[in-house]
Amino acid sequence: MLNQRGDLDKVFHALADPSRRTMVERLGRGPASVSELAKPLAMSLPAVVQHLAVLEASGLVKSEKVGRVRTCRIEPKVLNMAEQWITQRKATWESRLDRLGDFLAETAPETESEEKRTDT
Amino acid sequence: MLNQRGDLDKVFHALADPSRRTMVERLGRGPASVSELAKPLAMSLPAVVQHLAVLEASGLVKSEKVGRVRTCRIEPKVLNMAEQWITQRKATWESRLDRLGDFLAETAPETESEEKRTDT
DNA sequence: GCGTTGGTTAAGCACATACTTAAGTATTCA
DNA sequence: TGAATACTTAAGTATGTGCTTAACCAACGC
Repeated sequence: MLNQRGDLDKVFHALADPSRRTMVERLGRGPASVSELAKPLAMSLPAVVQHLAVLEASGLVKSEKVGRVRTCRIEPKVLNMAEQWITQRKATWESRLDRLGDFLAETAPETESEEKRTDT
Repeated sequence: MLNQRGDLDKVFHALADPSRRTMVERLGRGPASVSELAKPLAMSLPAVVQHLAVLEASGLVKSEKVGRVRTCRIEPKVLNMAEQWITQRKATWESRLDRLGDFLAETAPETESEEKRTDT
């Protein structure tokens, strides 16, 4: 099984850095070596390797070394997990607004724009 | 205009913490005061306020103080932005696999399983 | 007015991040 | 064999994060 909480922590944290997102974007277009990933980034190779480690720890990226080159590829399952969390948030939020709309339509069809419902 | 890069940094970073995700989940079900948000979290109020500050900085949450209670509500636009980034990654990745599949089908119809197709 | 409620500010601490440079280790190629 | 390539490891540093406690302030409620 997959530990939702900790996994989401790692995925969102991995995506919270622009260099790492650049790497993920690059890998979306196909596998790449470490130095290919490094090319567009204005930092040392070791720094890139550290970012890669974060991406691998999150499960977003897998890599394999053949000869002296390490080839990295994206792992979309984890990306789906993050997407699902967001989608679910949106779903509950939207259904709440729907229910609120229904409620307003039912009880007070003339009072249109009432949103300040700190109901509790 | 909205600065994609920095905004995404902030949103993903905001979502990378389980306490903050709990707060967002709660707010998805409707507006809440600071102490309501704090209730399920095993930490001091100031800590919660700091998390709230991160959420507000990301644009995910807005709040307004009336009397002595601050009421927080979710701001779904930013959530959409994060979702879109992920969706776009998935899209390019999938279209790449499609093109790869076409290529393999065209050039070498007998060599089937070249790219483990875990296609979700 | 005076205590209680709801939140805010400030300071401090432990630990994590995001880099750096320097020095390694394997491979590959001429 | 020996230089170049592609990382890898280690160590150091500056800055950021996630909490804490203590003290404070501004509404209510009576």
